[in-house]
Amino acid sequence: MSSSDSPKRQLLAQFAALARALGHEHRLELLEHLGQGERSVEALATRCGQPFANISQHLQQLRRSGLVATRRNGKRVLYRLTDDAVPALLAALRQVAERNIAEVRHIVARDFGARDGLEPVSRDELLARLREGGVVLLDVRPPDEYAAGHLPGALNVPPDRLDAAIAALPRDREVVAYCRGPYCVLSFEAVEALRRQGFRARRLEDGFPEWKAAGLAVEAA
Amino acid sequence: MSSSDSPKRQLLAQFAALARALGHEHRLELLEHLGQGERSVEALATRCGQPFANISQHLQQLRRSGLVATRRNGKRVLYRLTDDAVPALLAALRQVAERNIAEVRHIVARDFGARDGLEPVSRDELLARLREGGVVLLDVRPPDEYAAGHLPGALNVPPDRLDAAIAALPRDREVVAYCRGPYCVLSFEAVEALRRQGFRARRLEDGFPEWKAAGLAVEAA
DNA sequence: CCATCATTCAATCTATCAATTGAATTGATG
DNA sequence: CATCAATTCAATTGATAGATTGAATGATGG
Repeated sequence: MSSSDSPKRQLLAQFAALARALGHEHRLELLEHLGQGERSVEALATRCGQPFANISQHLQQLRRSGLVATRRNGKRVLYRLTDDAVPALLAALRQVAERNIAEVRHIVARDFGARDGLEPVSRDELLARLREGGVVLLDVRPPDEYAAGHLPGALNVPPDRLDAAIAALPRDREVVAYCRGPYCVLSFEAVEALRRQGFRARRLEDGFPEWKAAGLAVEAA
Repeated sequence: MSSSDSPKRQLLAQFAALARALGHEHRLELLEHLGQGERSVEALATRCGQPFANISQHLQQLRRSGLVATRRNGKRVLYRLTDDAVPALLAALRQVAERNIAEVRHIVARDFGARDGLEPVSRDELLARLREGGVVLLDVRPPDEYAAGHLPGALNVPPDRLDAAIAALPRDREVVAYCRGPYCVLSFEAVEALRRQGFRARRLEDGFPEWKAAGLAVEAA
């Protein structure tokens, strides 16, 4: 009775299929990496520490679900997100999880608990501070991700070279570090290291993909 | 190497589990119904046309995922959404699906193609028109859903009683119909029926849950 | 305190999905 | 056109999730 009509059922089935495509750790990780920009299968497989064939399958599942698309460039096939609604969907997923799953709150509090302590800088605030000058902006992602796009004027200082780079930083300016996104620990570690060395350091509250998704300027190469 | 740290993995696993909880037709349907307000297991099972035990299991899965919560009222256990971020997540899912899955676009065009033809009224426009007066507002959901909460001043006219009710409607005023949400066909059918009878009729672009989620006034019982 | 009823649990079967392996295909480059 | 590297396909295995049934739970209301 009432409203069990077929087209609605079909739509629900499609939505469910889309949700299932998000329902795997590796695929979420892939989507997070792709949020940074285009990536080859090789790059993704290496980053996830999984065999190529395995990652390839997950990527195809994502493609069948309409979440990612591909293009060929030379020998490589490059995958990208199809749409900036995809990061928004992932953000919605994160928000619901953070607010309603006790275990997630627990993990965030335990491992990202420094969050509040490290006084995250919002995008708007960072923009204002950059206009004023007096801020050193640090991109603490690996060099290839930096090369594929980064915030204007950011210095690339991967975590393993942070100690060496610290010496060269001016001590009279505040340092703002950013990395991949809200759950990437790279910028946490960088800020902690910088503070131990006596710097005034804070972290951008979210990462590069969110900056790009907000339509703000990006510098490449 | 790089950033495969354990807490991030744990979070991704949690997010994936949450996504899987959305990955079933019945559960999405349940969430949609719960978007209207609290419901007993019995009411949900009847609406979905599924055995109680089956629905109960799905509901418990949703509860374990943190998407719904329960309270007891007399003999009934009432389920509700835990958080208004949940409808937002569902909306994000819909948006990605509508924009990127060819089959979804196809279904929407075929079965909800009348959408544009029926000139949907936005919430803001409806608010303005209601203030002016001169609009008859029709809630075409089943009576129990209407009873649990409806737009202020709306008349409840379930689809099966529409033909009888049409006679009583004033012909000099425009009629706006609404139902459960963007993919509920009830209001489409109502508007078509009204137009066949010579009424000026349009539909609210989304449904009751969205109205409520927007924090607008709701009338109960 | 007991009978009743809505809901949940437990156990089973079936179907579907993920990971793995090795082979096949594709396209670029000499 | 041949070769090589990158990617994809295909087939197998093991694991996991959904539906169904019948019984158990636990709160209510007399």
